[in-house]
Amino acid sequence: MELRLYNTFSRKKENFKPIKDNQVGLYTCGPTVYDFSHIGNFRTFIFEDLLKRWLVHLGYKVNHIMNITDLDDKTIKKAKEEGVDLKELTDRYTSHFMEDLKWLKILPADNYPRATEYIDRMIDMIQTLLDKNYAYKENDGSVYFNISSFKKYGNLAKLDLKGQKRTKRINDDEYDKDSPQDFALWKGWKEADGDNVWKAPWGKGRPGWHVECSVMSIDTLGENFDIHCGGVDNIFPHHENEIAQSECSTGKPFVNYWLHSEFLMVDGGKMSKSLGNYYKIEDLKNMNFSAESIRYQLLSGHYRTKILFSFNKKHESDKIIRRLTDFYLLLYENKPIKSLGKSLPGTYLEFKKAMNDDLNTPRALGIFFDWMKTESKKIKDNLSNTEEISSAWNFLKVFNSIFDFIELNRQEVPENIAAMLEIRKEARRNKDWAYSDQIRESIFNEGWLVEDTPDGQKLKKA
RNA sequence: GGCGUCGUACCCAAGUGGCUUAAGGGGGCAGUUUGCAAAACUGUUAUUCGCCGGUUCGAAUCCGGCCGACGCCUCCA
Repeated sequence: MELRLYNTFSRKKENFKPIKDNQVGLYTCGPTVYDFSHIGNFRTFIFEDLLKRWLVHLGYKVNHIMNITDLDDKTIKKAKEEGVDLKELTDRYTSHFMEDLKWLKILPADNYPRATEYIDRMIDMIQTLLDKNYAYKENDGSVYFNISSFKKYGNLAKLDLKGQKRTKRINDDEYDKDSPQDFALWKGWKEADGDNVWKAPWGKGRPGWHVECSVMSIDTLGENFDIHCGGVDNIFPHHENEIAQSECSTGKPFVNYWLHSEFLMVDGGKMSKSLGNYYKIEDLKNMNFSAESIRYQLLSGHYRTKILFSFNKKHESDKIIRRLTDFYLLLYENKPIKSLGKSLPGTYLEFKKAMNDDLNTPRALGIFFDWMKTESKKIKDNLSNTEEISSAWNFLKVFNSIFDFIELNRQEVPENIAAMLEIRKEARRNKDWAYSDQIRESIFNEGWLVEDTPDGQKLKKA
């Protein structure tokens, strides 16, 4: 029952074997900080978070690196539009990004290298590629990678570039290159770059986007490391180019497992900034989404299938989160004996099997919910002994360490709501149902749900 | 034009040759409970897996054709 992961490179599920026993080097392509990230971007980050949490659960020590692209065409363009320094712009969106990660309960990476901090090393890599004749200079000071010099070019994306159609983008390419599909390692200075310029032996300019990730990943994880993740749109050209640069400069295989998550869709197609059909985290907060509810929506579909993000599913995810949290409280109230150790119910093995099968979250969730239903009933009917409750508690803890769906921090009840509850309690004692219902309505309008249980009133976030 | 993914109930979504006359969730309907609700619980909601044909003792699962959706082919998670 080993962990199997779908490797984009082989297009197959492969048994996962790290380079060093019990350690995993994980590189995940981070955001370009020229604007807020949208929920489509976060689908990928939540998938990567899930992968990391599962690896940790299996006992691996994970070294997780997520880069911050703070230097590229888009960041420069945006800073210029706003009339601010590049650093001011990228610092601003980096901090927004960090806040969003935290709000979504995505565990922090071990390191967030920024492109601007690695320019010397990028220059070194480009120089190496020039020395080895994998790259060439052009008159404007740019340096390009000659894709015909690397015969494995196209192996990741499974593209045969010779048979490709010349797309509009290639025809519109304004750079002077030997072959239109060669990509820039270094972009010679242009007026639009302003003072975002660095000096290299072959001329002034700035690094191309692809070389940034090659350098940062090699520098932080080594020339050959375990896992590199990103969205499917990064397969080509970004990751293809990374492989070319990295393997040609080091002479070693670059990454052992390439994992890519599919797109998040909205009606009409993929969510993207250029189409304008996207939601920022702030938009979702305004729609009253909780982080847990969003996590459920993004994880209840397998990471390699397209999922449709829709407000219509909010009810479904909200309800699941409530059921899970109720189950958590039920177990908590039944005082599991933690000292009984780490025993887990048999269902855990099925759950583990599903997760080990390329992180099959839909199946794993089905297994868990099925178990939760019967377990919950047993406890309510007092048919469960402390040992069983204890192992149920352990399983729930494991489950939550992977999915983080439970709302542990149910907010403090505001004073005015607490006061209304007291009045309602009195009204109920007097069997003044009309008044009682009226208060319930008022409390609901304040965003809280009152439930009358045998133990009295219970309050939940609506 | 090249490459690739997908099509399972009202919706989301597993299952990829027999354990399945198809998990799980949401919604609907009926019931238990409740002052009424809510929550919870019980029952019910696909003899069928886009369509057509083939292979097989046996197919949602394999093969072929067709239809449809989506993605990539140097902005993109």
